[in-house]
Amino acid sequence: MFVSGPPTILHADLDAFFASVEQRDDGRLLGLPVIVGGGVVLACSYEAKARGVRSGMGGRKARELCPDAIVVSPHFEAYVEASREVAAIFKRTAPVVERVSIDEAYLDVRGLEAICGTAALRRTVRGEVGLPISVGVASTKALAKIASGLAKPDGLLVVAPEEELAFLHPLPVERLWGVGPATARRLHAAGLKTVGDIARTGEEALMALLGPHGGRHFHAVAHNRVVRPVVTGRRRRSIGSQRALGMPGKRPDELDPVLAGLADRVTRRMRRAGHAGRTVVLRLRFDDFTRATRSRTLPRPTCATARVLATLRALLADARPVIASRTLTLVGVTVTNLETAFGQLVLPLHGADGAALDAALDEIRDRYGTHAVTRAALLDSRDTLATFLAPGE
DNA sequence: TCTGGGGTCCTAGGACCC
DNA sequence: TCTGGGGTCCTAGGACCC
Repeated sequence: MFVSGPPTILHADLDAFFASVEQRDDGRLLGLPVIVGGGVVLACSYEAKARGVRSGMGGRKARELCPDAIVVSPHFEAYVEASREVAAIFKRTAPVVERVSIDEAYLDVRGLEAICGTAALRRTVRGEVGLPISVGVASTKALAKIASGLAKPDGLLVVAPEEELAFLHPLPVERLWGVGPATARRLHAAGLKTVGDIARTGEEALMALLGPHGGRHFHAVAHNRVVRPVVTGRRRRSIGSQRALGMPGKRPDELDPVLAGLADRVTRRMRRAGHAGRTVVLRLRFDDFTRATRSRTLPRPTCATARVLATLRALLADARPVIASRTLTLVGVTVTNLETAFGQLVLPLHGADGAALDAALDEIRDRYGTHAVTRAALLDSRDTLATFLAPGE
């Protein structure tokens, strides 16, 4: 029989993050309904939430619900900076910190006095960064995340080990991370409304309902048996960029500048981060919100703009039949199968000279699209080369 | 809920290899 | 010549999250 451990995992989540930063930076917004973003609500203050505004909602709908809302455009640099400051506080608080997005993180608080450590954490974030943050503490990540959600806004919820199942089981299935509209529909169709309902269902039946992986996973979650550790520094697996096309939808032959812009943006970011990738994915979305993707895996990783662009053009040609009768509304590119450029690049150069060096130089230019690298720089040292290609952060 | 931009993970079929 | 079972990679699509 499984026995829960002590509450050692803390989930910290900044409240209405973008909107809170805007309110902090412009005192006139305090206490008012604030919407960040124009066409779509990126974030909204609790005053706007009270009126039914939600993030992801269309801007028109949001203004209908809340005509007196103040709409501000996002200031991403400010969000990134605030996120960094908060992360620094996390690192002072706990040895192991897992940042899951710009506004949330898990902390392994084993060995800390969970409750007073947590109170201090929230006070520090408020005092030093000027932002409200909610915290949940439990023995597992899944439960800590639910707890922080229920603690919002600006709250704290610690779930004692002996209360975990009693806390978890009455919740609607939608509270579980990974249960979205489609999974909720399937569960409801089978008469499962609460997490307790899932827990009382056999694993076999759940696997039949949600597939082998989903069934096993949610069965374990419902018994609070998923004990994934807090891990620091996960490496990124893909990097992408997309652009909504203005109405009316563009014809395929008008897309080339868009592809070029995407290839440029994404490869620039890859080079700055020291990444190269082997698989290029072209993403398309149509006016009826259906989607299509085309992908190509290259023999070698690249972050060269020209190579990615050429691949995108070929993929677009592949997709012509799919596009033919429909109206495109969005084009995107994702590069996956990432590797870090750094190690791959430097290794083959070791001890190279003459023809081997020229070959390496060609390879680098081809793979990484860098024209800043010279023969002299290559000869110079590993470190010099690193300055051209090392991760920006 | 009529929709932006950035991601992660899973599934399933086909190709290919042993 | 017919055939099994297993593994890996690639492609396309789907679901979900912030």
